[in-house]
Amino acid sequence: MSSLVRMLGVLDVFSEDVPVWTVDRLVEELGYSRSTAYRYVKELCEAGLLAQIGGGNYMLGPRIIMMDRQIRICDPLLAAGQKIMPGLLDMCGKGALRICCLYGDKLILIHQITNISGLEERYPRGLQMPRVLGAASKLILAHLPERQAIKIFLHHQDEIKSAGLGESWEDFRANLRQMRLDKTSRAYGEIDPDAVGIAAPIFGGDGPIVGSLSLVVKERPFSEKRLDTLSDQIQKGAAQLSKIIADLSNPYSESPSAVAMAIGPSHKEPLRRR
Amino acid sequence: MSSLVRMLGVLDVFSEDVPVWTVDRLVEELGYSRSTAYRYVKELCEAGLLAQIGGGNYMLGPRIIMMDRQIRICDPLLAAGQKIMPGLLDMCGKGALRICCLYGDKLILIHQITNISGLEERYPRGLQMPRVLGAASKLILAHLPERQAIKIFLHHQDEIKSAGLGESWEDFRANLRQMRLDKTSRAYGEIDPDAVGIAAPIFGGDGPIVGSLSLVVKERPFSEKRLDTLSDQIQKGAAQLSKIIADLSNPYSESPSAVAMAIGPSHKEPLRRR
DNA sequence: ATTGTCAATCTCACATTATGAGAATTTCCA
DNA sequence: TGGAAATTCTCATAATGTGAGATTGACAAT
Repeated sequence: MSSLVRMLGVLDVFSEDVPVWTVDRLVEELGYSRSTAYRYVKELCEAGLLAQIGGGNYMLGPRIIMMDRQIRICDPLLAAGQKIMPGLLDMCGKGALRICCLYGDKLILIHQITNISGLEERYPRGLQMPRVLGAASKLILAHLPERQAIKIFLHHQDEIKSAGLGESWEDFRANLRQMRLDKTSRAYGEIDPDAVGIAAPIFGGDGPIVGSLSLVVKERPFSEKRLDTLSDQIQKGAAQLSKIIADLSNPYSESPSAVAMAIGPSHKEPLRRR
Repeated sequence: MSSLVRMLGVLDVFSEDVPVWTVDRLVEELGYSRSTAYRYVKELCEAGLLAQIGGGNYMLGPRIIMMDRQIRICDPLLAAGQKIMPGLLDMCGKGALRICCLYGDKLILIHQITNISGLEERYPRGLQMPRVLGAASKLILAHLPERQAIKIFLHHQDEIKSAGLGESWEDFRANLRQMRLDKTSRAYGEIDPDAVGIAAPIFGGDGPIVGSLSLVVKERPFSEKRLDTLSDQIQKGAAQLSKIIADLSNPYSESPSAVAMAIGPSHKEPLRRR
């Protein structure tokens, strides 16, 4: 293992459950020597990724908060979402409206608004979403290039089966195809037991899916008619978002960074040979 | 320069102005060989600190958003702030209410609420505040242990002079002392030209300052009487916050992490010998 | 299919640099 | 003014990061 990986491994142990570490406990956990652990911590502190609190205690540092700000400021999808989501939610009744975004191979909740108290805290920005469970996840799966879908199928075969997404690759593939045709996906209580999820795809300026807009409905009844109406609204909202970020990446846009950002997370897997 | 520092240097070039980089431009900017740049980028991607977008473009990655979430969830000061700030702002009229927090040697805006449109976007969570300008900054300066105050005086001497905080160390020291006695600080248009800032200190469970609560007033008139009333309210609010996080770190609290977090950012500088 | 281009990884000899035990230093608190 | 805890320093040794160039893979155009 390279020393670079070893150093970044330090960041991994800072979790929600154990957000504060002393160097001694790091040594215990990671098996590094005390010298090395101190060296890593010192360099991570200098980079701002860690910060010292109290005597000998360390936590995640200010650079992380600053970099998240940068990501937020530069994200055209977030900006577009903040513009159109409040109006959309009003039309949908009690629930929550979310944007999830693909970053490399991770699906991250990047924005949520809700009119149900307590939901904001349980699903805040930054939450990693499952890859095969829930309306947003399934929908994104459906719009992935085939190569990536295969990879995920092989990796999450069991979860895919228990989610009823298909027993075989052909099964699975057909289900994905159906979702593409439907333009939206639905999930009945897959994440939140007493809620229904509806999701629609958001595309980058040049075609590939970059994320999804999804609605979580908690207000009964879940009649087919009502869900169809909502699906339609979500789909229109997602199309609006796609259009906004596509316009940013058109040749008339002046900001090269906005262009690149609007293209969105890659649909391309890094090469990997063995 | 160690290779660890060299690798983390990659993160430094991802700025608000240039949030997207290709490996080739990284090579140009940083002077690394192409092999090395690719190796760094690959490892940073595996750690989630970078993510690939489009072909050959990279931006800051999902781990940063996830780690910011962790920081938010674990931060008792943020939680306390979200509880008491809305009510406090209602009593203060038009303006904005902020919590700034010391992380190591950086002063970061960690939460803001406002009833003026457009202010939220200009001053979002994650913004790094100046060390000597504005009510919050000056106030925190005033409550720093003397060693750190000296260090900052030596480092920011010019800014301190032009901010009218003192021509000499004795001058400066006396001004800080006065702010400590006042319990609050004020700034007239130091950051925002047509606003007045009022700040009060937030202390950790065991004494040292961890941050500040500050109010930005944009509604005239700025009469002495009104400002005195507001100062009093801010000071009470800050005291409330100090109490909440002190209670978390008392011996009856069960969560050791909450304890450590509540102690807050260190008042201690890392050792540095030359 | 075929070719050209770009992105990313691989190979390998070489030299730089990370490592860890223990000593030395600094800081903090009583 | 001690004494304990936290942190940095020293240095010989071994490990590993480095970079030029070749290679591979992906993709688009013809």
